[in-house]
Amino acid sequence: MQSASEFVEQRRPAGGRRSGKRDFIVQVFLRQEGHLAADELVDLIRTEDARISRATIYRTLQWMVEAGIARKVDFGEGRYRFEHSYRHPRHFHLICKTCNQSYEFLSSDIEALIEEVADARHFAARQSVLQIYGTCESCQAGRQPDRATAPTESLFARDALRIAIATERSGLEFYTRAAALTKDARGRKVFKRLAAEEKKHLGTLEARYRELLAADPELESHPTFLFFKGAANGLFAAGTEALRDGVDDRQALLVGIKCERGSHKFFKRYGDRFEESEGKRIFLEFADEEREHLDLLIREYKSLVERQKSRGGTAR
Amino acid sequence: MQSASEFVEQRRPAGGRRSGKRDFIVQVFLRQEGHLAADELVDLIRTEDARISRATIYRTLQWMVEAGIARKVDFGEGRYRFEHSYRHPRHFHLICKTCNQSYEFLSSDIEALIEEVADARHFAARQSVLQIYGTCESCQAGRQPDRATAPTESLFARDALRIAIATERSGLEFYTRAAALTKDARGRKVFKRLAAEEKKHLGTLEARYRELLAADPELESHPTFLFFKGAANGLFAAGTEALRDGVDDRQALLVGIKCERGSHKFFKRYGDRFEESEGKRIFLEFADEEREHLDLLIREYKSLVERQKSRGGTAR
DNA sequence: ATAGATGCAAACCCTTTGCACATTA
DNA sequence: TAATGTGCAAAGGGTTTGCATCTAT
Repeated sequence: MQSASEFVEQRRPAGGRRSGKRDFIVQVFLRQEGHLAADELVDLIRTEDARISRATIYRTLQWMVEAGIARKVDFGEGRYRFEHSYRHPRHFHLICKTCNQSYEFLSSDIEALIEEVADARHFAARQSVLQIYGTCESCQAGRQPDRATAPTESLFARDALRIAIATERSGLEFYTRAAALTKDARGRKVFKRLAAEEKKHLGTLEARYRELLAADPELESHPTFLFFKGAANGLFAAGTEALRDGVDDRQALLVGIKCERGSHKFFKRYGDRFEESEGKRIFLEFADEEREHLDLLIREYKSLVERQKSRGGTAR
Repeated sequence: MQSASEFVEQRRPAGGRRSGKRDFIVQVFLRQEGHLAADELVDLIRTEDARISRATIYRTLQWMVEAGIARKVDFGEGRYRFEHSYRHPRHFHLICKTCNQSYEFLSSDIEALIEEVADARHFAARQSVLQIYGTCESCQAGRQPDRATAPTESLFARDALRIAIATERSGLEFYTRAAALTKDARGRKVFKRLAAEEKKHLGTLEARYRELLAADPELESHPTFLFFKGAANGLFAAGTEALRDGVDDRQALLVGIKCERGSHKFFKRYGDRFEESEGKRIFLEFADEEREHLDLLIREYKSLVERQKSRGGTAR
């Protein structure tokens, strides 16, 4: 697991020279969780000890942004805020206009739609900003604002695991039913095999989830950070519904393909976004497994279509 | 159809008093299409004729924002821009970092997801900002940037009609097939009736679309402004697929219900967002028609479930 | 020795404000 | 005439910059 200073060293641009003050500013900045305004960082530095000029702090913030250590964000307050990117992937914001607190989230579904829109317009998207302004739960209730919880790596992993588990569960149900209802021997075998694999994955995932909770029992109480309806709530479920009155093998394979493709994409996307870490490995590992299923299903689909064709004409 | 000055009069706050300079600024501002920075408006006013102080222009911009005539937008440039809301509903932005042009779009799908996230966090959302930064098509090709086309009311209507037509087409296909395959006499009748209605709507919609194009032949060449996958690409299509191997009446009704609900919501949402206009009426009219279908389907579904129950136990 | 980092204060940009004056209901 | 709107110039905030001074390589 990468440390904060490794993270910085990795991004330190060539040709610059080291400076104690800059290092100190960076270090203080990386210790913070929220979205700091430049001024707040100045104050922090002042309380920590050092006499560092405002200009240097501004210059260092700029330096961090260029190096990819920090991101400049704009909540429409008339000044910029900065958040570091150490174990902290890009995300969207819910911004409470009452307490000025900001809450972070990610939605794979929204990101996918953003991609679609950009593609439709032939626009090369590099970065998206989504901010939802309104009133947070605590402020609506008149309570003290919750202390903002930055999405730590384990929170990120928690949500990914939840999604993975939901996906596997609904995949398992789908393949099990499909296997039971398929008449074709070969198709049945494929579905059985997939059901078995989903079951195995599910076990692994659940074990990891328990581990994660054991390491931090507070973890369950945080609100959802990572949203993904994709395979679990969507296609597998719809597919399973469709199975109630008998199944067409071709259809069932198609449903499987769609779902596996969706979840592969999901895990790949977030795996890639992670900093080097245990979590990243979990994501990519599952992305690979989904890809194997996907390939299997596609092979099987092609073979089925072939066989139907050779059996002559309108096998559908 | 409401004129620009009616639009302003409607929103003029009580208790204020009229002023020629303010009226002039507002008028110039409303003639613009893009996103003006305060400074650009100052220049515009200067070239138009008048000697109006910078302060007054700032004050008038603020006045317009408070009155709901203008919206303040922030593209992270370190200054605000302003766009008027006359026949110009809220929207999202694609912002080209190369030519600094911004392109507008709306996605009902994204808005729905934003709502879901906010609900999940018990966050009372009032306003959402979505900005996609990157490089626009022209800049990628090294061409001159396209002149930005503000989504006029007719562009908005064009896309709404396209979506409506796609929805009706896929609804028509679905209900036609469903009617052909349904064994139950009563169910068949319902599906036939719905198919007939969809066909009728489809005719109306297509006529309106032709009218719109006749009024402005350029209209077809503009890129999509309003995105909605909803019913057309999603549920009806999936439903129709599912029908290939025979149909369960209950299922078919459910698919219909989902789709009609989705498109009702879509038309309602954008109908409400429109300024008072012909377009608004089209939207709301169709929202109502979808709602009638929805009600019909729900009644039918309930009756079917009743009948199945009384026929005893596991009718599924 | 020299490119790069820092400090200080001034400059900058965009926006808001205080106050005297002009206007409108 | 009393409440609003306008102009001017100054102040405000957040941020950047010029320039002399340090300091790492």
